[in-house]
Amino acid sequence: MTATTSTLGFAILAVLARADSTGYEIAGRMRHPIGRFWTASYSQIHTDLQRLLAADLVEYATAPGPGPQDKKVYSITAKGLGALRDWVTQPPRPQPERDELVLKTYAAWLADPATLIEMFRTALRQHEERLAEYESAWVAVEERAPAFGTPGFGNMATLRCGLTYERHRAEWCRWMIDQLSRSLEPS
Amino acid sequence: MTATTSTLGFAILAVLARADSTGYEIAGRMRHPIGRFWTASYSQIHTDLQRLLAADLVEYATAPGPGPQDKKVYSITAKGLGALRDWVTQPPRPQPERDELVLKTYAAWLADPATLIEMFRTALRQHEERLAEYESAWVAVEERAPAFGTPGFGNMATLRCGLTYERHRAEWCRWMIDQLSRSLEPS
DNA sequence: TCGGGCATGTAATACGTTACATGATTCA
DNA sequence: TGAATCATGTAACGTATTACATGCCCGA
Repeated sequence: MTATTSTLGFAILAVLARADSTGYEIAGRMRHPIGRFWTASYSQIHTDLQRLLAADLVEYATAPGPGPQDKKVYSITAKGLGALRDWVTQPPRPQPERDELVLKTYAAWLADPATLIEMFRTALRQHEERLAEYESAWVAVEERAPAFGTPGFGNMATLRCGLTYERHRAEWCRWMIDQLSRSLEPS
Repeated sequence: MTATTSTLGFAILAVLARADSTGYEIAGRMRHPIGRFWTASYSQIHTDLQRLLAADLVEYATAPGPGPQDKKVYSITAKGLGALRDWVTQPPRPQPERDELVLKTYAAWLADPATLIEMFRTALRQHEERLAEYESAWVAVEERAPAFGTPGFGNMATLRCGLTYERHRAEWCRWMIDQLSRSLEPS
């Protein structure tokens, strides 16, 4: 009868550990910046929030809000903070990887190389854009040098992951383009 | 009324484009080597195979097999091969990213650094193991230098992606361990 | 003889997305 | 006036996981 909290539940708790928020605001943070490593729609958050409420991991205060209903400002409870802390250091269980581009690559030998080059060039451009975005954010974060124990540490650490990820992706796309180009003009 | 094939459907077609297989064999390939970038259980494959059959993208020949029922050896049809070829060069639609370790990292500032170091050390070890595995496979593949137009090209290209991915992950884990260590012993 | 691999299939449940429904405020 | 943002919530659908059910053959 141990109420198991879903991963999304912990994502919500992680948001509330930083600041009290309405469901709508949580959804906003789920799009950005959390969207890079965890996604959820408002509907899903709403449902999960009810479960967290039932398990006393969050609570809310009502406030007059726009629209017909009151708005509910959620906050994390002491119990919720404890559950979140425990979860953080628990080794992540193996997740199913799903990457459409790599799956296409697996079957790429069947297709037209010139069209494939175009596809990878598009992908490369997107990764380079994101990389540039992350790199400028990195400069800003490095100056501040956020200490462990402050939310800024979480921001820096996840940004660092995004940074090396985009570098890896861009590198791979360039390699793919190079390989495919060679297959077009043999020496 | 255009029967849309799911991504898993194309994964199945990609397997059958390489060799005729039973559903059970497809499930095996879905675990390895495809499991690194696309996962599916037998149940799911079975259901999808029926849809591909209805859409004439695959066909099967019965053969006496173990167990009470005949075994069905599936193969890709000309129509299926055409659909697969078209799909390969279509730009992948943006997928939701979900990475539990990074989500934990986002909330890591709340937890105990020493325990976190342990968690990242475990992750690092796993990535290094996989990297070593991929690197030895790479040596073998580079020698053969598979040409475009052969399935070997798909193997090499996906392996290359795995290689740079594991390097990025290992690098990030080392950075995390370093950062967390600093927070333990301040100068 | 007992477990594991080969091989098929169904059913229940959980998870996630999309569409729907309501309605105030703000800004162009 | 009309779209965008803030804010709640429900319902339908589709996808994915887990458990179940059957049964042969092979090797320890």
